[in-house]
Amino acid sequence: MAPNIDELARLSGVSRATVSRVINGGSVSEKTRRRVEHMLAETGYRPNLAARSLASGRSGVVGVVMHIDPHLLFRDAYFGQLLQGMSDEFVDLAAGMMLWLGNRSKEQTLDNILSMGLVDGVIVTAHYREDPLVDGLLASHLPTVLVGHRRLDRTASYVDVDHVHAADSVTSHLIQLGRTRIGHITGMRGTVAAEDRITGYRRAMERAGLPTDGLMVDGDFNAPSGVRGAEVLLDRRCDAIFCANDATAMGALEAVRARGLGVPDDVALAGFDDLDFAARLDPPLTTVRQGVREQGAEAARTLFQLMADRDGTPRRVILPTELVIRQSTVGGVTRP
Amino acid sequence: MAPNIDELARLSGVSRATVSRVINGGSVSEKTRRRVEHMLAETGYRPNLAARSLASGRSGVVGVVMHIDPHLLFRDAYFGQLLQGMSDEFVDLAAGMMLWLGNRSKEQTLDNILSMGLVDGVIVTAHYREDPLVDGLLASHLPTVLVGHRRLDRTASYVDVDHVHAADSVTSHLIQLGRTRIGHITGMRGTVAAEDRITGYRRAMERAGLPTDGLMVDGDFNAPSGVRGAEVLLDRRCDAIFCANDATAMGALEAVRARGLGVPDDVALAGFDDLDFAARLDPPLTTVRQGVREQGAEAARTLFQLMADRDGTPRRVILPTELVIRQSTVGGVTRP
DNA sequence: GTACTTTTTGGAAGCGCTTCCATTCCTACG
DNA sequence: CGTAGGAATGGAAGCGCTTCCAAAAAGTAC
Repeated sequence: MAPNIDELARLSGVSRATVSRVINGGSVSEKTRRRVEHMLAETGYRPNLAARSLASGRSGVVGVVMHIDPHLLFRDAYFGQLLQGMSDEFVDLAAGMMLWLGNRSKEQTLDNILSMGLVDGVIVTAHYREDPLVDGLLASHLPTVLVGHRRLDRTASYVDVDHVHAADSVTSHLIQLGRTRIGHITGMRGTVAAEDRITGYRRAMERAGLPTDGLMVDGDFNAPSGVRGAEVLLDRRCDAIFCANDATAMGALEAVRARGLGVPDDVALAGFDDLDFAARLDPPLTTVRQGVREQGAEAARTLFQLMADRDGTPRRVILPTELVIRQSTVGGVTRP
Repeated sequence: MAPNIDELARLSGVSRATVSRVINGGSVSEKTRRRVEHMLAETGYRPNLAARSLASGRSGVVGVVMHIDPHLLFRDAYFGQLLQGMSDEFVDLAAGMMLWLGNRSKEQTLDNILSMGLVDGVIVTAHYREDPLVDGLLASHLPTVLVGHRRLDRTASYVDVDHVHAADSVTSHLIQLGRTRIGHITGMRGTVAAEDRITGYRRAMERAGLPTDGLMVDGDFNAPSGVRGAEVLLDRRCDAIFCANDATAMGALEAVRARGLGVPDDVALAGFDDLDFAARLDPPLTTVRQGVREQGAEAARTLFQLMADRDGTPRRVILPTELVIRQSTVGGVTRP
């Protein structure tokens, strides 16, 4: 059905090698190139990926690895946005995108990716401080870009934001509002994002001479942990809560309301991510905008730079964040 | 670095053909099989995907196509959940999963998928009534399963829910509450889900002898369209609004509140999907639960049935939905 | 033990492409 | 006009695997 390269060579009156050169940008005379390209268009010929990959060792296919507990993945739009940002860029750069989610063990996933030998490079989410999958990918010959990074990834290529700084700024915002008992519901402990945001929170609190004892509750980046965390913090008479992400803040909001307390009058609330729904909560949520889709796109671009220049120095990109102040901290309209 | 099949044949003292048979389940004596399998485990050998795909014409890789306007994709968790459901099943069945999102034209995507010739089968979201991508996939030799279906897909394999029935039941619920001016904010017109839900809404209304004139506003499955739609419907003094999905309902809720009206006292609100956040709105949202993740998993299973039995009859699966009644329609606690 | 069938095995072709190497074709210069 | 040197081209090997076919081995029945 689909024509192969020999068929095309025959039709163009050249050898198979020449057709291959035209396709892959080898040196071909202008006249021949035109003739072959015309035939290429005519027949709609597309090289067979498997054959090309086998012969050349590269496929044009890139891999995306989001090895996240199914319980945390795709509960909100975060990972979808990330994926979409990557896809936006890959469309012009790659022949295709393979996706691995966290359905098996990290070791199995790693083995699967490497042994299959199909992808030319990978983007992997690196959230946990210990991660054999990330370690294995970095140790392999495969060009790898991390979304997020650990301390030990200083020599790897990655795209991330400055969680410490961002958390500091949102905490400082709460402090400036005159709140003094500011609690924090953390993200999943063990992840860099969670730990770094804790660091930022602590730093801001200490700088202001405010206590944090008993004001930190462990969460897991999900709404239910926000509910539970807020219940604890409300018992401890917090007047503000910084939640590790928007989903957690959504849960916290629910808990605050359940006690008949007002936001922000009784308790100010802040999140992290600025996903779509943050602005639609009641009241709209103060949060930190990290352009998730842009992070994905940047990771894709970085991967292709790396693939083009394999011995180049690692690329490290820290994208900016922005404190978005809404009514969950600065009041404004409260409901009747 | 990675051993190849010849190396393995040498180590096991058999021919390359025999190793291949062991791997692919050909007929091999028990003794030989054991010996080779031992060596397989020993070396951690994995066949090269490209070579295998080239030689056999199948790769074990499946494709997932979600060719959706970036504006609609991944705004909420719907598509992520769908993806995850598929991934859950593929993990045991497939060697990998390729993903195409809606970044280029449908024709280009189709061409890309077919010409690459790598995947053994595809799952494609079929939402629009006209869809050259779906048509092209169905016309190809590639085993294809749709998530959703059009009238003309009666001979294709698909997984879907009964939108008409579900919309009818949620509308009937509103009617039973004694509401009489029940509006509907539609989904993206031209999609089967939107049109079928309209049909269900109309059917329930007509059966109850209630008018629908001027009570339908076009939306697009997103929150902003919910805001706009609700504003129109409130002007027309609706006392209930059935929204085409939860995201739309979230927007509608915002608009209702902005007018200082109470939910459900002044306006009852219902959605569709039952994504995580629906239960966390204030008040919690009455909606239709369609197990999105389960739909993805079912599509994956269906695809593999189809691939195993290529000439078999098409498989059509209609999964059940469930009306989930919460306080956005039945009152209960209202806020002070 | 022989003759025959069935199972197991190895040899070899070939999947469609890239790429090395040798050959041919130009062009330019002595 | 002859020839060196570079560009363009074709031939052929080979990427790592599956699978057809034929040969070898192992059963089975007499």
